[in-house]
Amino acid sequence: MPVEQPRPHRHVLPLALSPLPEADLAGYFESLGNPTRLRIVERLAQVKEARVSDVALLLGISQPRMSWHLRLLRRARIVTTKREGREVLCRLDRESIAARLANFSQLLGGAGEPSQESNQKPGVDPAESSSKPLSGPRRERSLPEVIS
Amino acid sequence: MPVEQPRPHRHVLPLALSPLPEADLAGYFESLGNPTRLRIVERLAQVKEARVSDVALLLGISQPRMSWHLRLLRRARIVTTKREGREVLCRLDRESIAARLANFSQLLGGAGEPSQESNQKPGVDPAESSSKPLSGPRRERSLPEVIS
DNA sequence: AGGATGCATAAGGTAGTCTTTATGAAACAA
DNA sequence: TTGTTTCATAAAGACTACCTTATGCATCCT
Repeated sequence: MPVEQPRPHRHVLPLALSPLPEADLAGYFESLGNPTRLRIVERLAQVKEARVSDVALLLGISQPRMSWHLRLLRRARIVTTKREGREVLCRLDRESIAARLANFSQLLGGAGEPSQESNQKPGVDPAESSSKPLSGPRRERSLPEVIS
Repeated sequence: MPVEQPRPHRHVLPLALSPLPEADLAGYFESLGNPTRLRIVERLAQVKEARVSDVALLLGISQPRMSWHLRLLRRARIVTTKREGREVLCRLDRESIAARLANFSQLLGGAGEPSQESNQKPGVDPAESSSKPLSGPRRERSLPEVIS
């Protein structure tokens, strides 16, 4: 019987920012899974670089709120920031974004359409996998080329 | 001063399942932004089709918990389910997934890296890069081809 | 120096996610 | 029919994401 794990409610780190490990795809998607943050990303995709307060003003959000979301986006390596005097400029980390999407692509590339290969019987597969429960080694799939 | 909107806490629909509009990229990413759900997706990517209880057993999660996450994945059009007698088989909706990722790719394709090469095929008229700061005219970008 | 600007952080509250236990409902088997 | 299997749903609780207001802390300007 499965042990179900103690009680790892969601995941730790409420807002303590450790750079978010490379393999944390869920954390990456979680960061993108918020309308406000997605609008920030959308804006940064248009202008390449922008001041924090400019984005906040444009999107009509308060400054602490902007700072909050920017913090999460930074932790997920979706945006990078750079101080410029008393201002802070932020831009998309397109390289990291592409890398994560490539990871996701690799995850999806399991056995989507196995042609006509009759796989295991419906009687479940006890130790079928030799598997890589997560963060699989390497499968060399086609990269997405999502960014221009 | 910006009005900041009343108080739309997060977004409506706690778990009432309406198929989640096509344009809701944030909802899509939010569905992927959970370790348990991502493991379900990973598993379904490997086997193409699987019984609900089999996936739950394999991942070591309780049956109601599996049902909960499956509900969200279904709402986000990430998996589809099909009754087979008293069992329920689920599989990835790879088409929908690709479509969402294409949307995201398009969102990213704003004006990030002007790309020094500027390879314009002869016969194509430029006059295209008039930097539209907001809600730009969605230019067609290359689709990701993330799934095999 | 004093003040203004730009951003980060603290404190507090509300509402939502995610979990387990318990129950309901439908398809099979006897 | 009764019982078993398979999944969905309800109820309740723990915990956190997210927002606003208020404050702190540099950095510029005069």
